[in-house]
Amino acid sequence: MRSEMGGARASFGLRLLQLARLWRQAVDAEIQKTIFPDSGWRVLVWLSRTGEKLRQKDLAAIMAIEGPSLVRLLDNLDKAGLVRRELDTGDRRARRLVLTPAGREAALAIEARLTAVEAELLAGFSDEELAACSALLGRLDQRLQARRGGAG
Amino acid sequence: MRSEMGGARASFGLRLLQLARLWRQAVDAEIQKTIFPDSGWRVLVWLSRTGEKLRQKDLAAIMAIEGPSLVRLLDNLDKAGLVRRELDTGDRRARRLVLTPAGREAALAIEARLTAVEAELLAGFSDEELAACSALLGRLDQRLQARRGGAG
DNA sequence: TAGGAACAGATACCGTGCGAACTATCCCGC
DNA sequence: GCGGGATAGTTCGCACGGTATCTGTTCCTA
Repeated sequence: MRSEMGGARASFGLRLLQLARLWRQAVDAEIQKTIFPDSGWRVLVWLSRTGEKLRQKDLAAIMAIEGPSLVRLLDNLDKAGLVRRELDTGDRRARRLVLTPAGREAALAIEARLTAVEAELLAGFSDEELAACSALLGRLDQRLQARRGGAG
Repeated sequence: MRSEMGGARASFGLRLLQLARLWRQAVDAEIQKTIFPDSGWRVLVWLSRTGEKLRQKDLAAIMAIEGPSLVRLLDNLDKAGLVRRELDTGDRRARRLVLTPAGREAALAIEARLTAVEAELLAGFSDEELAACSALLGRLDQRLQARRGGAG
C-alpha cells in the first residue's frame, strides 16, 4: 500500500468498516456490562433524543436500518417494558413509539454512560480535527443515503 | 463547554456506525453484482494485498475479525476454488493460505472495481481532508485495537 | 521423557443486519 | 362504494459478526 495521499483514498472504506466494528464492540461492552444487558439500547437513545411519538418507519429511517431490523429490537424492548407501541389514531396501520417511564430512565442512564465512553475514546483528539472529520463523514453519509434511495 | 464543537464529539460514534453500514451496502452491491456474487471478497483483497502465505490467525488479526468468523469465509472460498489451505511444514496445527489462480484473478478484478467504486464515493473530497480524516480514524483504530487486547 | 499449559484451527450456537413475502390498512380513480 | 396499487408493520430465512468449547499439536518444565 502506498503511503502518500492516495493511500488514504484507497484504504478509506476498509478502515471505515473495521473501525465501526471495533467502536461498536467497545461501546456495546461498556453499555451492556454497566447498565443494559441487552442490545437495542440504540433505539432507546434515539427515541429519547427525538422525544416524539415516532412511527416505526420514521425511526428506522433515522437509525438508517430497515423495518424488519427494528421490529425485533422493539419486540425485546417491549417485552422488557421499556417501550410501548401505541395505536395511531389517524392511521390504523401505524404504531406510535413511546418510552415507558422505565424506558426513559434507562435511556438517560445510557446516554450518560455513552457520553462518558465516547469522550474517553475520543480523548486526545482536538475539537477542530473531530469537527472536520465528522463533517466529512456527514457529507459522505448524505451521499450514501441519497445513493441508496435514488439511482445507483 | 463549546457546544458547537461538542456536537461532533457526541454524535461521532453513531455517525460512524451508520456510515460503515451504508458504505458496506454500497460497495458490496457493486462488487457482488458485477464480479463476485458472494461476500468474503474482503478475504481475497487482503490475501492479494499481503501476497504472502498467511496463517489464518494472522489474517484474522489483519482483518480485525475473530478466528471463527474467518473460518466460515474460508470454507466458502475454498469450496469456490479461490483459496487453498496448505499445510504448514513446520507446524502441523497451522494452515498457510494461498490464492489459487482463479482466486488471484478474482482478487485483481475486485480490487479494480473496489478502487473505482471508492473513488466514485469519495469524489469531491480533497486529498488533504481525506488524509487528515483517515489519519484520525487510524489513530482511533489503534486505540480501539489496543483497548480490545489489553486492559479496558 | 511424561504431563500440562498454550496455541491453531474447527464446530456449535447466538445476535443483529438484510431482503422477500405476507397481512392489514389506506388512498386514488372510476 | 369498490377494486387495485401503495404503505406500515410483521414474519421468515440468510449472511456475517461474536463467544464458548472442542480437537489436535507444540512447547515448556519437572
